[in-house]
Amino acid sequence: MTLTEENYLKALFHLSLENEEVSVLDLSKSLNIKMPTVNSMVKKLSSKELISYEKYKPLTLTQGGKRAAGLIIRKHRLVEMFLVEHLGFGWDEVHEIAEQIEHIKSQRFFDRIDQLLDFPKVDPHGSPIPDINGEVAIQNYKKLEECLEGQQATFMSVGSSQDSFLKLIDKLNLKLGDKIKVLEIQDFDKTMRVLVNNNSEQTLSQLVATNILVKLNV
Amino acid sequence: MTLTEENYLKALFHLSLENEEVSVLDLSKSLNIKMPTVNSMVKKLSSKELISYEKYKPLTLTQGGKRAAGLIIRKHRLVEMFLVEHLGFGWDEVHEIAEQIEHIKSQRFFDRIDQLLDFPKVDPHGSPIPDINGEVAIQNYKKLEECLEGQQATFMSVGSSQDSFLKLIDKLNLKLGDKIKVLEIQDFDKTMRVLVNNNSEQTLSQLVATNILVKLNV
DNA sequence: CTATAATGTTAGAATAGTCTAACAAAAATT
DNA sequence: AATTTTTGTTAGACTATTCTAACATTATAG
Repeated sequence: MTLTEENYLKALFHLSLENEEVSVLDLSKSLNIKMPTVNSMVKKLSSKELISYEKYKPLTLTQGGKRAAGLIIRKHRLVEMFLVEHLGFGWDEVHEIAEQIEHIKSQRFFDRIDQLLDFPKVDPHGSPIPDINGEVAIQNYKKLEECLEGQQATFMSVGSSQDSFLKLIDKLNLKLGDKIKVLEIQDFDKTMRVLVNNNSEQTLSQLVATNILVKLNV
Repeated sequence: MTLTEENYLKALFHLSLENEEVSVLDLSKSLNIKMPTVNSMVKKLSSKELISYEKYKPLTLTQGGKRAAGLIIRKHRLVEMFLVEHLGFGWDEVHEIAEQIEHIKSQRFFDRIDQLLDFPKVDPHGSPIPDINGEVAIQNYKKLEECLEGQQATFMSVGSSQDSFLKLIDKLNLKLGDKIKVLEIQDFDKTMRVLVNNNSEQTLSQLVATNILVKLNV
């Protein structure tokens, strides 16, 4: 499989998680590649039985396509974890590099870093690392946005890996695993005042709160 | 610069070190790419002023081409060192992986592994790692083959990175840095009997002795 | 010093991945 | 329901890298 094909599968995989149906246009936007190009590539991947394609119908991955995509994402996330844990990169710097290293052809390479990391289950952003068969564990975290005043939750994952968002989270001194207690929600703009680790108080915009994924503490 | 262009420059660089003059045919063989293809690629690289090209004349790298090639080789050797030192790969396994990772676009990535390795000067095969300007230190090691009976030398580098050669060296229990004393040279086939680290005795064929690069001990 | 062999070059075609322009179908709007 | 907008498709062209076939030059060997 070529690097290009891998990128199409990965993009379709991600879009399928986010949306009910994925169109050629969605894929086109996500890859930043014009629709006719995507159209022909989709046909090609369909002929390889990685994508199910019917004219004018939404796109779906076949069983094999899902597995292939899962395995690429597995590599991507293992590499991200490795870059953070062993090379000292910040979680906002690793995406681009992992995007390139994920295509390396060497099973042993990825096995070694998996082992060195002691078989991690999540990447630096809290996203699940697919298993050796490309299967992704489903995480049903809540958006902090949906929490009510007085509730306490644990910061488990981020909903965006945009550089600017991650840098902001860093600046707010928030880290995965932190305890977040909702002190107050502004009625007007849904801005949240929260207490982090029973310690520092922060104010979060609704957009930020939407991208902070948490597990409610009982 | 594309991955393909990088590979042409790297190959020409290596060939230029081995031979006085490098022909299109040499490059073609080394890259396993047919002559007409090499011919046109050479013209392209010439137009980018990375290779000096004149019809029917030997190929040479320009100053810029040398630098570019040196920097790629730097990345390759840093990665090889990293794979051996931090990921526990054998020196016979790292070439192929490094061949891929060397093309990653991220200065920071290579800077980090350089730093983590404490700025190594040689790779796992004893080959020099070019500096940050792509300059390679010249190593004038002697072939063990050229040593005389009774002389003692230190194993500094290998003349071949072929898998089968490296595996053989492993099997003979030889490692870079070992002291090798020439006990006897067979007149007939130049086979050498040597003493390693004043300890184990080994017999080396001439071909093996040619690919063991040493520094004579005074 | 010619004939042959080796090496180098040109021309033209193939594939992968991309694009634009034009047309077609489906969805949304009035 | 008709019209417009959005989305999808087809056709054809372009670039990068590769190839084969044919031809040209240089080197080698009588």
